[in-house]
Amino acid sequence: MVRFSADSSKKYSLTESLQEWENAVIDLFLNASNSFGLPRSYGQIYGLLFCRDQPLALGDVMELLKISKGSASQGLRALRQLGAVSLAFEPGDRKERFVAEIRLRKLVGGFLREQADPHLEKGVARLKQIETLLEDLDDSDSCKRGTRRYEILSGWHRQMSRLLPWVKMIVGKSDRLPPEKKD
Amino acid sequence: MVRFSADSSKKYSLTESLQEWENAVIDLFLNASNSFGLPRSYGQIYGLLFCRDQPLALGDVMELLKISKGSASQGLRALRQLGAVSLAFEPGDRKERFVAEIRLRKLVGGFLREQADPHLEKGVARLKQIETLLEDLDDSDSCKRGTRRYEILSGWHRQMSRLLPWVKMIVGKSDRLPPEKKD
DNA sequence: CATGTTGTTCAAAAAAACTTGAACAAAAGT
DNA sequence: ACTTTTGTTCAAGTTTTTTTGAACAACATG
Repeated sequence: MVRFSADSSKKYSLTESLQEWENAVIDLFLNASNSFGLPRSYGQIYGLLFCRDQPLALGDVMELLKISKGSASQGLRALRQLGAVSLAFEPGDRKERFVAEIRLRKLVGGFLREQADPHLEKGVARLKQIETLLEDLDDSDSCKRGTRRYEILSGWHRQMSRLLPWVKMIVGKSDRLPPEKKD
Repeated sequence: MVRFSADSSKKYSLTESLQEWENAVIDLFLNASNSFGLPRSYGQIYGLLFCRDQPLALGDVMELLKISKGSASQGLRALRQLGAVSLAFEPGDRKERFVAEIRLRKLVGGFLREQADPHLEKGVARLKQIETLLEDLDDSDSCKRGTRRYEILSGWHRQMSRLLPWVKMIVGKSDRLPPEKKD
């Protein structure tokens, strides 16, 4: 049976419903999410947790956002993997509860680590493959052209590799809202 | 009728077929493309042009990549819009011919201008909307929480705005292409 | 102005991505 | 050992995005 009052000794109705501003924030993240190439639902889930002070459980996420168990479960897993959401241990509670990471530096760092870094590594492999194909080639015209392209791509790869640390660093600066003045 | 030899006074069979290494490069861009959130075909088209020294016309792109007229046309338009591809004027030729932009700085700049900047502008509007929703609110608990979130989001927005110029700048550094050409 | 060539548009088809929900697993309470 | 609660998995269904191709517009040429 459902036993609301019995076990909710500390948390009363986190699961009421959403404020208007919360919906707007969730919608903001929904949009941001798929313009980062992530599923809409990830954005919604992150947005919801971002709005809340108290950790929410999978069931709360399902109910408040009206999404399925599967989406909620997968979304929370992926967000945790990205470092955008983490577990909040609450002793004496069987449910896992989640909170949003709100430090931009961490969010960006996680995103780069999970999305950008793997692509750069794949890039190395692909470049090697191209190099190999060029070696099996004597034809001077095509080979020269190919070699030039290979060099350009290598240069790009190098530059992108150098860029990422800077991004992390620049975003990391002043994660606290500093007494910054005009722009 | 088809008049190959008649009008191809200078370009004979650009439309032969693809080298193995060219396929590998095209495939590389295909993958990169949709991990940037762009359609696969854009990547293929860019990749093909990237491989070639001579400008290609829409028909060449269609034949070499075996994609439809529609895809080729739309892809080329979008890539031009992004600054990743440009028209090569060849006097005395009715066909439009295209070449790939290979300066990383330009590519990144175009991408940021067309993709990132619009999102940041939308962000401003969304933040304003949230601010408005919060103003219509007296409830001290929810209002305080919302205001806190609004401030965090504003801070993020400011930081992202500051990041973009740096990215352009860092990628611009040493866009060295070995023995390419002057620019 | 009829014809051939080049390029655009857009509705419909195909493909890819995302979500759902029911079956399953794990672990706690009875 | 059985039941309940919580969470995961994944095949099937849904939605969104991308591609196709045929109809159309533009324009040079004879």
